[in-house]
Amino acid sequence: MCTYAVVPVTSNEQGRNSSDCSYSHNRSSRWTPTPEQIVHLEELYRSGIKTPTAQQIRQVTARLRNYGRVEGKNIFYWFQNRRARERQKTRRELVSMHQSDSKQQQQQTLTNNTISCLREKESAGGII
Amino acid sequence: MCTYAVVPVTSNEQGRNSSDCSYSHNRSSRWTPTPEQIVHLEELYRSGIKTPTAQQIRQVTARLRNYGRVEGKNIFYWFQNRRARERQKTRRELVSMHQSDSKQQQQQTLTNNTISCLREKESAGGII
DNA sequence: GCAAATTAATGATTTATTCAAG
DNA sequence: CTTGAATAAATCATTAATTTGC
Repeated sequence: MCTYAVVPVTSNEQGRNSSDCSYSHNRSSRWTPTPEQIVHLEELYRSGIKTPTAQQIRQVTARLRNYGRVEGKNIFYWFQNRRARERQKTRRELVSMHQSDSKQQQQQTLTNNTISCLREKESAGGII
Repeated sequence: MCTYAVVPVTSNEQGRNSSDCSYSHNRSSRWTPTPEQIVHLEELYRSGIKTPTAQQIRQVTARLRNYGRVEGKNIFYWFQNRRARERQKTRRELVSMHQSDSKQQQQQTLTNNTISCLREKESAGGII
């Protein structure tokens, strides 16, 4: 879709001696996780870490640095995208038809009176 | 004031063939919303209806009946539970926020501010 | 086999929400 | 009513897969 010429929009990669980026060339503008890093992250995610805390992010970052270059924000973004795309996938499965309807919403101002009134009404008449 | 007429459950529920409008088996004692109904309700919620009025409940109920069996009290309870779930989620977020105090460090559960802090820190460190 | 062209994945940003503290 | 804190949804942009013509 995004048909672009490969444009070097890179911001600050010019003068630096690209020394020891173990996995990918550090001229790339974005982090590309190594297979080991991905495996590690997936395992953490599957084992229950969905939204890591700051401390967890630091730990994971330190751990994954053994496999290649990585920073805290990469980990944060990874988990964020992981959650989002899992939800997306789950949701795509159940959305099928979508019928436009009049979403006329009036003044909201729900009052507790209304709620309690409703509940009384419901419970009064609503015993199935 | 709050004259909410309980949606008449009588006519097309009992008179009709029960397998006609069945999503899950009607023998279940409680309502199980269909995916379409959930999508519809979520959209209403997201578009601003958090605590529907009696009239809104009637409208929504009538609308959702196209997708399966549903009653007014189901809609009312759904919105009530939806709000409660949202609050629960926010509370969990607050808890996880408090378990790491070092917000002065780089990564927190990064907000936009924190991200920009990270970016500054990075470029500062990147240029030797 | 091999690159150029195209498509699919996915990292990174921006925008719109939420609840509740002030 | 306004604002703080923190996303999650939506979107943008770049990299990897793959398709295609030679």
